[in-house]
Amino acid sequence: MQLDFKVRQNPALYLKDPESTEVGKSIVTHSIKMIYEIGYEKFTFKKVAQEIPTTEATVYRYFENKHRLLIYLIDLYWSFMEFQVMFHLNNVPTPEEKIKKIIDILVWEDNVGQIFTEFDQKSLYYIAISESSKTYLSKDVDENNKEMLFKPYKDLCASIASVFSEYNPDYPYARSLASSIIEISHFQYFFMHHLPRLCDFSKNKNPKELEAFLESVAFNSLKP
Amino acid sequence: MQLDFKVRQNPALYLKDPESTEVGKSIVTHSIKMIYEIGYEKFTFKKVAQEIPTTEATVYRYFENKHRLLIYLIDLYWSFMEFQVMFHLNNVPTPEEKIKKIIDILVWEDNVGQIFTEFDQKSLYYIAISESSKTYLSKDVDENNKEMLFKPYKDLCASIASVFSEYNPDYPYARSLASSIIEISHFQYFFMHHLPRLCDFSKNKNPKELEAFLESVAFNSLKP
DNA sequence: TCAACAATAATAGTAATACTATCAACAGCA
DNA sequence: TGCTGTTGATAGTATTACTATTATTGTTGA
Repeated sequence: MQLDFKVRQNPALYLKDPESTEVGKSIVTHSIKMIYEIGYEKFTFKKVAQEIPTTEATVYRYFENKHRLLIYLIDLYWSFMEFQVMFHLNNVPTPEEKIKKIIDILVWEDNVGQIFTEFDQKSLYYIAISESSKTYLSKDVDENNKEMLFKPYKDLCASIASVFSEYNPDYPYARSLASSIIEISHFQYFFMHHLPRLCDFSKNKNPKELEAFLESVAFNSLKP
Repeated sequence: MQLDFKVRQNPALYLKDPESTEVGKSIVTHSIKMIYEIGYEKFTFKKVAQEIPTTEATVYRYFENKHRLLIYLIDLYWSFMEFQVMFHLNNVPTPEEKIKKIIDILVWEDNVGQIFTEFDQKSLYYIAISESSKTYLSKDVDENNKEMLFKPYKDLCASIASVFSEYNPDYPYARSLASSIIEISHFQYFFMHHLPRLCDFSKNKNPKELEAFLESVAFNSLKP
């Protein structure tokens, strides 16, 4: 049996639904590939268009600008993450095991995923690490937030926070701890590979060590 | 008595030392003011030049590009933070009190600082929150890192980590915890004001609550 | 079957951005 | 006085981020 992942994205993210046509889907998959390769700053609509190939104007018909496209991709990531959390927490009996599983999902390893997606999951994971904070670290945050563009992130955060509260109902910072664990997982992974002196995992570059750190932060904070 | 803060910045950050001339100093202070107001994305050399007023080419004589200028400003921030940590930890007897003091410094409140700077400290703090991660979240990280452009951040991180190790010499993640505390302090402050559902402090927007969260994460993690 | 119409893509622009290259002024020194 | 070197001003260029217009295709009803 094959599990397919598909999300209904916020229509405010696009001008024309990229899922509705082949070109649209191409724009999404090629953008992921290209931002992964050259980074968000050097990524342009003209370059993806040439890669597909189609025209710049066609890309503009689907997405208002490259920032919206980035939010579209990152929302795809958050939704995919929440899907995975939902899927893997099924039948997990204790909140302790759930938390361990969540952390395992948050930190990428070359594990064979059972879930099929049209996009490359590893590329999207790396994009999320390097570019996700750029979606909200802009002067348009409040405006974007009103349009609910960050809902998938909030939903994932709420899901994780609810497991924290299940583990310890009296813990007062469940949501802050959830967003912190998510963000730490990203930038510690980045530090591990690029700025080793800012972390303690650069000797072995083993994601398992990062997971151990995240578990220690989570469980020590939550301990009643 | 007045305490003046001045740093010797990494010469790789500039083409001509902005501290050496009045125009140079103007570029720095006006850039801080302007990035605070309109954000890094909308900030251009032409705009600062008009504000000062001088010419675009003059700004380019001091800084290679706006990314280097941003690193210059953020390094100023990290150095200033470390200076404050050094200064305020003087004569603090226990590592526990030191950690509390560090967290107090990391989270901004409208406290009157005793240290004089040419730049506006509050603006620089807000820039650090929104823009600091953009200095390293780029495809040039490794190259920039080789040039030691992130040394001030690493130094601050090391200083904080050493206090953690003083508190508990057996704790294996001192540096990761230090960088995590720094980053958490930034984005939780940001969430508090812009994405309230991602944290637990938005009701009162009281920095003291954020400090309490940071203390709980730090001390629970470090507990022997 | 085919004209009318709408939807989509392709072409050709424009304004702003991120730089570069050249030129002019003047300051210090022999 | 004239040489030199540094600073700042002027004027450019390539790229980016978008817009407006034109061409093409596909669909529908007489």
